Amino acid sequence: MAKPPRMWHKARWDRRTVNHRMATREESKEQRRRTIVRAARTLMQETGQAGFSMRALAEKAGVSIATPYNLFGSKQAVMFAVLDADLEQYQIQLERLKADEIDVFFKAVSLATSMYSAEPNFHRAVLLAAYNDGGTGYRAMFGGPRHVMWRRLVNNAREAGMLDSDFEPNSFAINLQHIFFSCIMEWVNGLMSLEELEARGQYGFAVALRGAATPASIDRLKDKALAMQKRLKALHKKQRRVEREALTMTAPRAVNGSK
Amino acid sequence: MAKPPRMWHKARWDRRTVNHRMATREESKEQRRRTIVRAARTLMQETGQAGFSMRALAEKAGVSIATPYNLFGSKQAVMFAVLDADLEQYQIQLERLKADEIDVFFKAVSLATSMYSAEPNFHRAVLLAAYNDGGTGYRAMFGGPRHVMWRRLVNNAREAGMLDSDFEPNSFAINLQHIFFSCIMEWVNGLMSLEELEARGQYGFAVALRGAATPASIDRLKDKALAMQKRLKALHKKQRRVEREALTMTAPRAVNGSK
DNA sequence: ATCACCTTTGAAACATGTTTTAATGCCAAC
DNA sequence: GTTGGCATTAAAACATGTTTCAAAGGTGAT
Repeated sequence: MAKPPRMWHKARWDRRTVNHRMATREESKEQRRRTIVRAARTLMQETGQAGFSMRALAEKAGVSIATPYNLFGSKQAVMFAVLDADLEQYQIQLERLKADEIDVFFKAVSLATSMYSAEPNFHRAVLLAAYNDGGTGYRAMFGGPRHVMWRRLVNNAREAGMLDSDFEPNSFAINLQHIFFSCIMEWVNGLMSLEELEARGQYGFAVALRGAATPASIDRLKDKALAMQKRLKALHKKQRRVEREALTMTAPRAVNGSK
Repeated sequence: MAKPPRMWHKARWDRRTVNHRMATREESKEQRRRTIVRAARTLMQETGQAGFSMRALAEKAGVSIATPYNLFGSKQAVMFAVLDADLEQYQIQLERLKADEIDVFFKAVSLATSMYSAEPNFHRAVLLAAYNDGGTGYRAMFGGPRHVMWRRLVNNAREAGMLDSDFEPNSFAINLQHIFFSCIMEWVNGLMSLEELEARGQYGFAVALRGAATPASIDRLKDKALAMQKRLKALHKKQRRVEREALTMTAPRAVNGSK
């Protein structure tokens, strides 16, 4: 559908007349991009996915509707620019956490859910727009800096003797990303609560890690998995109770989960 | 967005005048639904996702464009009707396969990929339309008959002593679904080949199963995981070679993965 | 200062999912 | 068989992502 966007990320300065300052051409473009991303963020926060249209974004940013298309290429690309800013924050915070090579995986899940919890509607909407609409999103999810991050964590655990060194970090990291991504998508789509997202992500991680565990880590990983399993069971019991009450108290509602 | 569709699946015959034949009202509705699903399938096969519009579907099925909306509620719901027909076929074929309680997981992956391989464009398009557009799809993926199927397989393995009985089938099955679903979505979105989908799905299953393995299964699961890891490595090497050749032979292409 | 080039702009157009409306047709109960 | 109600239809309308195009504005090299 979308025409390939201009490759604005690739700095190309073949010209030899670059010595005293950056080209203001690219500079002001970058400026405008930031303006649009900032506008996109606040618009998302204010209106959520429903009220977020490219026309509204253009108006909010004070530019023509053609401009975001010139600068980003598509709505999805704008969403990714918003997400990537978040990723930096996430990684900084993750860096600061004190955790050993195994716990860091679970802390990573908790950190993500706590960030989501701070602005749930915003994150839901942005993730929905980014990943639920066209395939390019997946490349950014599994390919870019996210993959590098997870692979590093896996590698650390391996070198610390917590993971069997027969398992190589690349494939294993992708597997972890798959698990967490599906959980996030279920939350985004309203099929699980943030509590459940956290528990299910940690459960999936614990099980997968245990699949490549060494004797140094295998027991605590089973404990973690079973603890999360227990929490999930409790959450489901609670959820069923809520559903039952909702069913008896009010008129039966449509099955459709969309807002 | 979409208005809640009519709950056409719920057979409601409170009237007591039902004795000799079904109400032709519902009958012909069902008939029409089948017509539309059949038309949707062939249209998908012929044109792929690109040429598949609700207007085209209506024309192909010989009905007004309003009719699919009356009978299904949304384009996505039509796609799910197509997918559900496939699921039945899949389960029948899976049932026929001879495999022990562990191998059946890997056979299940292979069976899916081989079905996809028979009509790749069709499956890609239908999965894309079903899951990549609005949240209701996820409910069908993780909730319905698919979950029941995976849970049954997990339960079988557990009762056969292949999986630690501390792990309960429900959570574990969902975890497997998450892994496979992400892999499928990556294939659907053109980020991995069918070969890689098969290998990565089996890798993810092997690792997860090993996370809950008993001594009876733990060694073969590691072997399986490492075999898949090796295959993935080989696939990536091949892929990098292909990419390098494509890069040197042709003009540099846009990064954008979309059609 | 001037000119070539790039970018933004505004408006319109396009494609497509979805909804609405009035009219017509058909089924089932009386 | 008549009639009331539900379903289908055609057509138009709506919302929104995306593209196009000509005009206008700004920038950098000369």
